[in-house]
Amino acid sequence: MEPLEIEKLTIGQMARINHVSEQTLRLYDRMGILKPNDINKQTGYRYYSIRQCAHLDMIQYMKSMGMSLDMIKEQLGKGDVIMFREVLQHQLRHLDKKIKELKQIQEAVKRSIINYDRYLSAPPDGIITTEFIHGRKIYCYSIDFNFYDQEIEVYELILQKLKSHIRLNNLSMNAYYNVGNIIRKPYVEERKLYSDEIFLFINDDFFLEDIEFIPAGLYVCIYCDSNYKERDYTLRLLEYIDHNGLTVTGDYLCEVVAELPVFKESGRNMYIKLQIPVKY
Amino acid sequence: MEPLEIEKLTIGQMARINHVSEQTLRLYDRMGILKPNDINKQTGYRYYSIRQCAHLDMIQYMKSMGMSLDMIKEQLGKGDVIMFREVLQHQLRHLDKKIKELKQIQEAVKRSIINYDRYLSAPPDGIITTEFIHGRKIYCYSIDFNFYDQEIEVYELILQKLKSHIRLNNLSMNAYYNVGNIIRKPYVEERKLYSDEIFLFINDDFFLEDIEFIPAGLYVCIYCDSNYKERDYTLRLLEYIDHNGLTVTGDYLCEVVAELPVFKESGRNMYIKLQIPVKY
DNA sequence: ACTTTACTTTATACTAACTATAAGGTGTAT
DNA sequence: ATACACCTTATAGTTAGTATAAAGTAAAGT
Repeated sequence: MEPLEIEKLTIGQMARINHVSEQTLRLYDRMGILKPNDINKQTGYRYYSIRQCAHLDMIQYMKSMGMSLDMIKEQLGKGDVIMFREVLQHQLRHLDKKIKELKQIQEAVKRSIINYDRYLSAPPDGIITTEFIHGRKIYCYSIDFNFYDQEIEVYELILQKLKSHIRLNNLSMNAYYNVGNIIRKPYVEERKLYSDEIFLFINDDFFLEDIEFIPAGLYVCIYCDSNYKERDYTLRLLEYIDHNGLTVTGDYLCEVVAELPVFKESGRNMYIKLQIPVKY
Repeated sequence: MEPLEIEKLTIGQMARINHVSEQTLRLYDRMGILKPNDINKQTGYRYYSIRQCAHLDMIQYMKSMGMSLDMIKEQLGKGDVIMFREVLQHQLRHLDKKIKELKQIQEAVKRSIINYDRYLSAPPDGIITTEFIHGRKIYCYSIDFNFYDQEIEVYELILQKLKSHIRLNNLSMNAYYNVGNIIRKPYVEERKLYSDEIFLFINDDFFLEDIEFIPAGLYVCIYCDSNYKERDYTLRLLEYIDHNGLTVTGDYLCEVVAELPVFKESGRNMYIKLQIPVKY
C-alpha cells in the first residue's frame, strides 16, 4: 500500500481507497455533493482530507438505498434528522414494490421457458392426438361478434382490447401470452364455428372473480403452426370425431402453446393446440 | 373508439392501441427494431399495419424480461430459436441476482431505521447507565497497532482497510454500519486503553467462520455523540466502576449506535455507546 | 375554397449517473 | 533532463426514452 498523506489525498488516492472512479469524484465536486477540502489555485489539483471519506460513505450508503444524487444532495444539505427517517421509510416501500415487480417478471420468464419446452416437444403440425389433460382455470372475455366471421387481422384488435381490459382492471399482465379462444359445447355439438369469447389461462396463485374451471379429461387435439390454419384444422378435428363416433363432452379450446419470437415483421408466428374433450 | 383502417395505422393510432408513445415508435424505426409497413415518400408519414402489433408485443415482452433494445434487435434479427431459450435462462439468473441485491438493500434500510430509532430514544450524551444486554455475535478484524495510540483520523484508514477486507472476502456489506472497537478483558482490568481489533456485529442469518459470541449480561454504559470524546468517556466509565466497586467480567465494546447523515463535510458524526460488562 | 384543429415530420436537447477519450499541464523519481 | 504517472478541463457516449421547437400535412367544419 502506498503511503498516504492523511490531509492531502489526491483524487486518485481518494478514488482508490473508496473504490469509486476519479470521474465520479469530479462529478460530485461539480454537482456540489462533495467538494474537495482544498484546491490548489495554480494547478487546479483537488486535495481531499481523509475525514471526507465519512461524507463519501454516507453518499454511497444513501445511493445503495436507491436515492438519486439530487435527493442525496438535498438531504445532506438540509440535515433534517426526522425527515431522513421518513425518506428511509419511503425507500423501504419503494424497494418492496421493485422486488415484487422483479418477481413477477421472473415468473413470466419461467413460464415462457416452460412454454418453449412444450413447443419443442410438441407433436408436429397437423397431427391428431388423443391426450389426457389436467384441469385448468381460465378467465373469459366477451367480444361482440363471432370471431370466426372475421378476417384473421381482427384478432389483433381483440388482443388490443383485451390488453386494455387487463390494464384497466389492474390484472396482472403475467398471463398474457397464454391466450386462446373458446367455442361452447352446444355450438361444437352443432358443428358450428361460433365464438364470442377469448380467454386467458390463470395461474393457481392468481385469484380473480369470474374464473371458470375447465375439468380434466380426455381430449382429441390437433397442433397447428399458424392461426391462419385454425378454421381448417378445427374442421378436421370435428371430422375425426364424427368418423370415430366420439361424443363431445365440453367446450372446444384453441390454446396458444408458444408465441414465437417474430423474426419477420409479417405477423404473429405461433404454435397452437386445438382441443375438444370427448368420450368413447 | 375511432375507426381504424387496419392496414394504414398512423403513428398516433399505433401508439395509442399499443400504449407506447409516438416518440418511442420513431425511435424503434430509427434503430431498425420496428420499421413501419409503409412510408409515404412525399410526406414522410409512417403507416403501420395492424399485424405489426405482434412484433411490438414481442419487443415489449422481451423488454419486460429485462433485455436491452440492442439485445432485442439482435435476437429478432437472428431468429435462433434455441438461442432464445438460452437468453431466457440467462435472464432468469440475472433476475435472481437482482432480487437478492434488492433484498439485501432492504435489510440494510430496515436496520438503518432501527438504528435511527435506537438513537432517538437513547440516553443523552455523557450519562452513565446500567443495562442488561442480550447476547450478540461479532466478527473481529485485527489491525497492527494500538487504536488508542493514534490520532482519530487513523480511524478512517482502518475503516477503509476493513471495507477492502470485506470486499475481498465477499462478505455482505450489510453489517458495515454496525462497526465498533473492542478492548479485551485483561487490558480493561489493568485500566489500559489498548485495542488492536475492530469488529462488526453479525446478523443471525449471516454465517461466517471466526465469529465470536459476546454473552448476555449486565453492562455499565455511557453514550457519546462524538468519537473524539471516546477516550475521555471510557476513562469516566472505568472511574465509575472503581468508585462503585464493580468487577469487570468481559471485554469492553465501543458500539456505533447510529451513523448520522453527515451534514457538514467535517468528519464522522456518530452516536456511540461505550459498554463494559460487570458484576456487583 | 378557406380556416381551424389535430396530427405529422425532423432535429435538437434533456434525463441519470456515470464512463471514455483527447489534449494538455504537473509532480516526482531516476 | 526526461520519462512516467498523474492531474486538469472539455467533450461525447451510454440507455431508453421524453420534451420541445419549427415546419409541413390531413381532415373536418364553415
